[in-house]
Amino acid sequence: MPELPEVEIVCRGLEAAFVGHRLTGVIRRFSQLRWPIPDDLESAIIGSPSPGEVAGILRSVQRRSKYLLLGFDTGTLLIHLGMSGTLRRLPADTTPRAHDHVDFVFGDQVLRFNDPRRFGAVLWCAGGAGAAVQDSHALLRRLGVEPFSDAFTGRLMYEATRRRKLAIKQVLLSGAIVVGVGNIYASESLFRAGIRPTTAAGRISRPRYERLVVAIRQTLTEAIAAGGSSLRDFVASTGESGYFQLRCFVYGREGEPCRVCATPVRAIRQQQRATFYCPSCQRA
DNA sequence: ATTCTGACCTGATTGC
DNA sequence: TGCAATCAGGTCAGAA
Repeated sequence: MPELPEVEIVCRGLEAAFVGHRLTGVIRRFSQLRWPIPDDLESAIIGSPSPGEVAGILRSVQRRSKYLLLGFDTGTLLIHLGMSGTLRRLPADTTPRAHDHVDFVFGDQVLRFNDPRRFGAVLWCAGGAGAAVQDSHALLRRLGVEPFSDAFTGRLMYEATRRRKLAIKQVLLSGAIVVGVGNIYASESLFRAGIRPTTAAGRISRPRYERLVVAIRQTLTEAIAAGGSSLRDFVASTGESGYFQLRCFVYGREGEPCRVCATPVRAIRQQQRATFYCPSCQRA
């Protein structure tokens, strides 16, 4: 399952493979994901073209947080991969396998959504293209800033967390201030910034937030460069396995020596999620 | 308003 | 070997 770097890689893959291509059909095999996949998605996307008009061209692919936004003339297809979702590009006659819930057919190619755990989502947002969706859709409206945007600054983190008692790790995961920092990269970023994950967000100084912002951007950038993935079953939209494990400083390394100071890495749980840190490098 | 808990699911791994 | 418990990269809805 994908964190932001994986979704970013998928986004780029989709753009390269499908933008400018014409969607010719939608095959929905199973609709019970986090929310039901809408009925008649196919006619919603293709619309009712006048004779001779070419309809269903994919115009754009964007990412907002971990949502993929596929722009058509008629509206925006919103895809979230949840914990276990994958998108693959396959020849249209490829026999579907378990958990292949929906196909987006583009002529002789198909974009196939597979999601065993079904935490993912496929939704349709009619009308307003591009930016309008981001302001109007309930799922996107209240998201924090993008980590690579100019709006993501130490000052923002500092001001948004005054009087907050929640642990910084949980603030990062919540996505209310900045999006796209998932469970692995939250631990990794906090390590790089030398901040203990349990520290109350409101007690962290502005200079330390400046460091954290740099650390988050570095961590995500490196993960994207590494091919984006840390997950076992991630498959890029081109079809080849995107499996690539970014070398983690702390995540998944309980008891192993810190790569900086050799102190054993510690594992704890915060709101039922695993957190890893170095008790020596991250003292507060 | 903020924080916490439960819920949604399958599949891989761990432990008895 | 078999079976149950635990855990997994997300995030929403509703309760405290």
